[in-house]
Amino acid sequence: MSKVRVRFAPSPTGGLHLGGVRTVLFNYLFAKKHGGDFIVRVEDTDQSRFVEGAEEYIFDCLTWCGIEADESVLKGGPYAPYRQSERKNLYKEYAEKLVTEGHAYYAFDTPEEIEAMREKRKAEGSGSLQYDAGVRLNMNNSLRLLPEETAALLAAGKPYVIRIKVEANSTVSFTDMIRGEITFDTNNVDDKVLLKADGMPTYHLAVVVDDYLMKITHAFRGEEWLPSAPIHILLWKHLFGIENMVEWAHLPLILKPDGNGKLSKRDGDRLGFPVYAMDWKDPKTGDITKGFKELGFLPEAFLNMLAMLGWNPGTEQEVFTMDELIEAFSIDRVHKGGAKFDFEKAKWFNHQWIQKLPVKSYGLRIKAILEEKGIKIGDDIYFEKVLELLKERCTLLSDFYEQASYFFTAPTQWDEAAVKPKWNEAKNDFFTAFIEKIKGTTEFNAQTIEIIFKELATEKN
RNA sequence: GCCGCGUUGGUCAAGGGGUUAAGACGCUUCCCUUUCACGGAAGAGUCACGGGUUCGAUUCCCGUACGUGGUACCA
Repeated sequence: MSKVRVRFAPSPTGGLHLGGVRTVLFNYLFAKKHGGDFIVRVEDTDQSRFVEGAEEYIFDCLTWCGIEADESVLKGGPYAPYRQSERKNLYKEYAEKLVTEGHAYYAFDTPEEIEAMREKRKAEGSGSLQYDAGVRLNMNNSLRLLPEETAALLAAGKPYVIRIKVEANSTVSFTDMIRGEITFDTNNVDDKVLLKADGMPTYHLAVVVDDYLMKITHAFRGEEWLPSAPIHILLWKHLFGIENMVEWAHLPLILKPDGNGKLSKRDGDRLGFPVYAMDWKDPKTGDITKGFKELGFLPEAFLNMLAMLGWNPGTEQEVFTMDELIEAFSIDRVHKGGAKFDFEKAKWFNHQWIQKLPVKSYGLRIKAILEEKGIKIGDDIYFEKVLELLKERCTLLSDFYEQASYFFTAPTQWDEAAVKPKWNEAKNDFFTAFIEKIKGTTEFNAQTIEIIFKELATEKN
């Protein structure tokens, strides 16, 4: 069997969604589990939806998550370029090959004509409004036109698309790694556009061509792709041979916690939790959408939480390091049904990870949070001691601010002659005693801390 | 509308023809604690419905309901 190669193929259209990160994670776990390669390919074939900075942002998110691609736009690799816009010419060749072999055709219909066709089908009471075998011979395409008519239109520069020709009254089957055998009736599959009028491929053509060319062996994607899977399978069959096709795995969706539907950015805004991995600033509106990172999540916790959404190891273990995840992961334990996202559980994972990791692994981030609020950290040893003491009561990194601020601000605020000298002269000893005294029992608010400070100062004098 | 996929507590879920149907989050109560968190203990809460198959169905089959996705020159 050839080396496992998987790919994550985002479109640079905005923030990186929870579901996207989980797709990355499952790809990555599968690849690493099998000693394979993880590739990141940028699918920027829709120029109208291109968003400045989105591609860079996606890579930043992966870096934060600690997931490194073996081949990517940034890293390069033997199958470069990894950005589809830079591979444009390639797709056209394959599309034309399909036309030559009778599996696709040129279509010159205007959007209005297609709309009219749909209206007509609707009026006729047809259950389907598709551009398919039922109507294609009435449309303005190379199947209906005489060859010389088509040639003339092409020569005249008339805009066209290339559509796949899906045979009627047939079936397409494949085995999904998660769902098993799935069969589609081709009468329900339409003649999807493969090559757009601007010469760019659609997703359908581009994935198949690139997965083949980049020697991808297993393709993970969201369940929303399941209905178009027959198109991809037909394309594999016509272009590269069904025996060379990737193995498909359609991942369950992540749904909103309340009501119904797929989790979206708006739900996060509405319900007060993040949906993106990191803060995303829309370059057009300037709006910032909060991310898990900035909210105070540890990447370990974020990934751990995502891994348990739609997958489980079959044991009672819930807290996993990346290595443990790689070890335990198996595709047949991935759920078929979608899972509602639960922010409370996500926070629980973060709490677990704050306890599990040594404070120095995330101390810098807390330092940044405190300093942003105007608290200067002078003494790193004392700082770590305080964090160690407080960590068990923190769920988000930002909670450290509320918990710790008094430890760094109080003495200067009180301006107590009895306290200040101690603070300045023997800080560490003083705080060792202090920490000993308050261990496990005290709420760290200004008042209680002040009382104990005074007690200690008095005792020592 | 049409097509696909799915359905174990409020949520994530294990399990699977005969079980007291795991565990976690959340919730309630209690303990710890001068208060809050943390921690500990206990508790409430579930196999969508209707037909089969079977000695027996939450588990298998068929329907229904519900959910969800697709139905774009978006991915």
